Amino acid sequence: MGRNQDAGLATAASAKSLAGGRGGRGQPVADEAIFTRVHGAIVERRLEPGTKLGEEALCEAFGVSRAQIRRVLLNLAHAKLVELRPNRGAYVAQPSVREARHVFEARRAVEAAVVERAADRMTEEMFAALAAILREEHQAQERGDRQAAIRLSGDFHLRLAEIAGNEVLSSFLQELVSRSSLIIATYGMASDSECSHDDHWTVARALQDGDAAAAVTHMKQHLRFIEEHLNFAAEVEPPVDLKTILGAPAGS
Amino acid sequence: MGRNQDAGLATAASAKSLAGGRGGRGQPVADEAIFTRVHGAIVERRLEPGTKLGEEALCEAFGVSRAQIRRVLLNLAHAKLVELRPNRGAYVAQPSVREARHVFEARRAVEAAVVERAADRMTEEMFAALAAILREEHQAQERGDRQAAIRLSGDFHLRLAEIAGNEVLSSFLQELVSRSSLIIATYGMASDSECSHDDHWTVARALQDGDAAAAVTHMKQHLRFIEEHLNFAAEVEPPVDLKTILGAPAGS
DNA sequence: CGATATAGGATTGTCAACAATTTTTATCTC
DNA sequence: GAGATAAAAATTGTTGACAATCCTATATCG
Repeated sequence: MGRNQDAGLATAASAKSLAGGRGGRGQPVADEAIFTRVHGAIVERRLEPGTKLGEEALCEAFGVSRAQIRRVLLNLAHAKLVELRPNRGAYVAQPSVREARHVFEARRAVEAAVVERAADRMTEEMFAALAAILREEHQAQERGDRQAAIRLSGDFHLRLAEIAGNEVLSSFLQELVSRSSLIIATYGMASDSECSHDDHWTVARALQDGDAAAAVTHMKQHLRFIEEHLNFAAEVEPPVDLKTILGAPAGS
Repeated sequence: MGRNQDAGLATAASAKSLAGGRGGRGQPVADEAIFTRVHGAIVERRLEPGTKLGEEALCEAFGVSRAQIRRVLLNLAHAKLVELRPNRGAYVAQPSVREARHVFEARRAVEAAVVERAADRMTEEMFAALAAILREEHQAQERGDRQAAIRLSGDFHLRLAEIAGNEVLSSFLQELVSRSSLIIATYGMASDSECSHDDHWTVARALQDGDAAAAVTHMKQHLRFIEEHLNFAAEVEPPVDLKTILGAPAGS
């Protein structure tokens, strides 16, 4: 298998990237646990877009049956983090430019609503929890821990949705935040979450002041800023399979 | 269980409700086709909330294997139209009051964004297509075809999302519209889509005039009107299983 | 009579072998 | 050597049997 060059993309998933600290061979784990691990690995970018997720490999990594892995892959596909190509396996999704734009536009809509409601419901304790996340995020950035920084940046947004108290919006945002991470992995941004840290504080402060309008504005600006700093020139169009296309003329 | 009274809830799914006109026994159909059929049956309220969807029954209805049915049920659960209770089967979901409120709040957020964008992109042809849907909806209501009226009312909202041109918002709205139908099935509204018909025209006209602000306002009013006319007093709380709860004390 | 325990039947969950497809490797021709 | 052809290996998709769980009906006891 595998030109072993490893130019940095689309290599096969190694068990180590997924199964976590303890070597694979553990007792059977629940679907949810496996989902969370793979989800985490993708969102924290230990698995690059395009990476093949072979069923056998995943079975060994987690020590479970193929049926279970298959279910998890179906769920990941539903979360738009994995693309299932019939008869040829599961791959970490490679969002298109179009998809990326739609995700960020949707985020502006969803997070505007979230922030508006969060402004009303914010209490001292909630703000303290938010601030704690932001401090942790800052520390992670300082010490160069990219994975933690990504996770905490996402946590900030998701916590706002939690404060807003709407589970539907929360679940939408969960999907959008995860997909955003994949988008940023695909379309660059050198120091992605770094630039956003101050924005986060701006939003948080507006919320503390109960200034919903300002919070909404800052959130929208924040999201637009990220989108505008993506490098969409680098779209890796799926190299259309000429053999398949030309092999079946329109007639038959 | 099985009080055969059939007060109108939670009866078992009959094959006829699902397999459509032709008697079940057809050639193997794709997952998507089965999904669409069950989805349609739920949204058009031929399957009441709480109805059990037995695997064997579905297999016979569609003439496919259990594995395939299981996959479809997983997808329906993901769409929040079906609830999977471990070891005891799949049931048409019974949204809680809380869930219902969240769905409508999310709709206001998503559809406000949709309408705003749709106002910019609306062309003559698009408006004509919208108007056609509304006329069909009106006719369906006139002739008392509730199922068609439900479908067309949903189509109006989904078509707006299509016009807005954002696939992410479209998929969110698709979920929300379907869930709304289930919510209305659960919490009443005598003539649900009837009252909304005029609202639809009001929104459409504002969009034709390119008046985004008015369209947003009318859409939000429309959605709030529906929510406020639901009968939340009738919540059928899941009768908590005392045996299970008390049978396992915190210790063991 | 009501409640609890038990056995039987039905339903869901899981696994391993089999079939179908794709990818790789090897071979042959120009 | 480039390209095409065909066998071999590897991977995905499906099926059917088995195990585990739950529901119902019957029997037993207070």
